[in-house]
Amino acid sequence: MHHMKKYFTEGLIQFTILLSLIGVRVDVDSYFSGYFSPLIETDGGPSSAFIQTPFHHYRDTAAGHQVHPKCPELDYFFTSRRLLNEVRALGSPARFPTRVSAWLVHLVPDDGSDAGEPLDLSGDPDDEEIDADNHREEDDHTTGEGFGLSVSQDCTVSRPSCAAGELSKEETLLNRVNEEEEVVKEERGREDTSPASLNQLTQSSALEQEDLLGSSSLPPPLSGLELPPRWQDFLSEFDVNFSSCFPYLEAELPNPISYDVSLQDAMVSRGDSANSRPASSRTPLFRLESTNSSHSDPSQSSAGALPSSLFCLSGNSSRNNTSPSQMGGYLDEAVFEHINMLDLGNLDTIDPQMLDGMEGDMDTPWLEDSDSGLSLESSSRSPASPSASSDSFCDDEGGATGYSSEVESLSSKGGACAAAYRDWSPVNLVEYIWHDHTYSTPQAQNSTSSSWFTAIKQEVMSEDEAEPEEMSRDERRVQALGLPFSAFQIVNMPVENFLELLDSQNLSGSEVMLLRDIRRRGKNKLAAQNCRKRKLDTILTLQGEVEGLSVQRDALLRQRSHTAKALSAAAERFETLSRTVLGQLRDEYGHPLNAEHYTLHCSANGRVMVQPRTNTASRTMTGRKTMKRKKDKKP
DNA sequence: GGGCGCTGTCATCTG
DNA sequence: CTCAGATGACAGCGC
Repeated sequence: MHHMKKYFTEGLIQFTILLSLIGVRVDVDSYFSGYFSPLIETDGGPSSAFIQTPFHHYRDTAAGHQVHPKCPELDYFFTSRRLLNEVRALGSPARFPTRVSAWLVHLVPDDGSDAGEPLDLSGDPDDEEIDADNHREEDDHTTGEGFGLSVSQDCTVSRPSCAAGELSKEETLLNRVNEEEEVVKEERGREDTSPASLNQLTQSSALEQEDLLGSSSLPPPLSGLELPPRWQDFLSEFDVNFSSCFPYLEAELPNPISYDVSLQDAMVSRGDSANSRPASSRTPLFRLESTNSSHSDPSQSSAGALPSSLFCLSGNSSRNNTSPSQMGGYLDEAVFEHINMLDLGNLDTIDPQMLDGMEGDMDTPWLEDSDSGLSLESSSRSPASPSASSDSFCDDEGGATGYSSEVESLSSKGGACAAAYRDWSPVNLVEYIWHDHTYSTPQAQNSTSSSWFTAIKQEVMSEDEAEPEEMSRDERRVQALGLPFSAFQIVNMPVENFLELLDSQNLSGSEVMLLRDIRRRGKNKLAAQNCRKRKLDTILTLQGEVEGLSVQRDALLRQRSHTAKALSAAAERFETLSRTVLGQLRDEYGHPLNAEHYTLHCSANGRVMVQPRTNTASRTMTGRKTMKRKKDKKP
C-alpha cells in the first residue's frame, strides 16, 4: 500500500509536469513547499488537525507497528520533495543535462469510429527518458503521431528565425486551429454557455502553443498513445480510461504537433511570449472536451475520487448529461481549482476508499498510526527519568519511585476510583485514537458536559475486546487513578470537561496535579511535534525558494545573453546593410561612398540619411564632453 | 563508545 | 490569573 501511495505521488507529480506542459496550470509548489503541504493535515480550525496531528504518524506502516524514522517506508513522504526538486532542477541547465521527453500521442480517427475507444496505453519505455543525448529527441519526433511534449534541458531559448516555409507551416497550423476554435465557439454560443470562460483556461496553454508552433518540426503520425511503463502502471492501477480523460487528444488535434521547450523557459517566458503574440494567434490547441464515449462504460468512471477528478476532468459533464461543449469544452477555473485542491494530503482520505478494492488482501489500514502523539503504545522513557523523579505525585505518594508502585498505591486507594477502575477496561488507544484523524476534536467535544461524559464512557465500554497495549507512563497513571478516560482524552478534552472531571471524581490534590501534568505534558508533546514539523517545513520552504531564485537567476542570465546576441546580430546586419546601400550610392564625383567614412542613419520618421561617420563620432565625442562638463559643473 | 537524529519533557514567553 | 500554544534547551534512547 505504501508503494502504491509512493507510486501515486510520483505519478501525480509527473502527471502535473505533463499538465503544465500542455497548458494546465497545476500549482505544485503549493503542495510541497507551502505551510500546509499535502503531507500535512490541513487546517481545521482553532484546534486543527494540523496542530494536533503528530508529524510522525506518517511514518507508520500499514501494519500499525512503529517504524524507525529512517525506515525506507518513509520514502513516500520525501519522494514528493525529491521529485519537486528534480522538477525544479529541470529548469537549470547548469546543474545537469536532463531532458524529459514525454509523449502524449493521440489517435487520429479515420472515420470517427475510433474516437471513443480507449487509447492504447502500451507504450515504449523510451518515450519518457532522462537522457542527455540530443539526437534521441529527434528520433522520437520522427516516430510518432500526435503531439509530443519534449522538455529539453539543453535546448536553446531563442527561437531561430523562421524561414518562409516554416512560417507558412505555422500559419497554416494556426489557421486550422483557429477554425476549430471558431466552430467550438459557435457551438458554445448556441448552447448558451458562459462565453467568458471560453478561452480562459486555454490561455495558459497559449505559450506552449506558440512555442509549439514556433518550433521546428511536425512529427509524422504515430498511432496509439505511448506512455512509459511507470505511467502505464500508474494509470492501470486506477483503471482510468485515458481517452476519457483526454478526449481532446483524440478529436481535437488533427495535427500532430511537437515542440521543444525548456521547462524553465516555459515557466519563465510564459508571460512574455503571450504578450508578444497577437491575441488572434492564441488559439486554444488543447481542449478538454468530453466525448460521448468518455463514459460509455460506467465502470470507467468508478475510479477513485482522485482519478475521477484529476484525470477525468470532463467526466462530470457527461455524467450530468450536459453537453460536451457546455461543460467539457474547455477547462474552467473550477477544474483548476479542483486540481489545485487535490493536494496529496487528500490521499489520506482518498486512498482508503479507492484502494480498498484494489488491495483487499491488506488487512490493516495503512492509515493506521502508531508512534505519535502521546506515545500511548509505549514509552521508552525509563522510570529513572528526571521528570519522573520530579513528579509531584510521586513525592506525595511517599517517595514511590517506580511506576508500578505508583499504580499499586493508587489502585489500593480504593473507593470510587477503584470501583470505576474495575468497571473500566483499558482502551485500545491505537485503534481508538489514531484511526480517527478528527481526534483533535473528540466526538463529544461540542456536546454538553454530561453528554460528553456519557459518550466517552459508552465508547470506553464498547472497547471490551481491546487488546492491552503497552502504555505510556502517564497512561498507566491515569489507569491507576481508575478514571474512565485515557490520557489522550484527558489531554484533548475541553478544559470545561477537564475541570468537571477533576471535580466529579473526588480526586485528591496530588491526583489533580497529576492529571494537570498529564494534560500539560500531552499538549506540550503535540506542540513540540508541531514546532519541529514547522521548523522542518520552513527549512524546506526556504530551500525551495533558494532553488527557485537560482532558477530565476539562471533564466535571467540566459535571457541577457540571448538579448546581447540578438543585439549584436542586429548590429551586424545593419552594418552589412549599410555597406551594401553605401556601395550603391555615389558622391558628387561619381565615386561610391566609402562605408568607412559614411554610415546610414535611420531617423524616427522613417527617413534614412547618409551621415559622415567621422562627424557622428566627433559629435558623439562632443556630446560626451558636454555631458562631462555639465556633470562637473553640477557639484 | 561516540555521533546523530528523534522524541519527550521542562521552562519560559506570548496571546 | 488561567489556559493554550510556541519554542529553546536538555536528556534519553535507538541506530
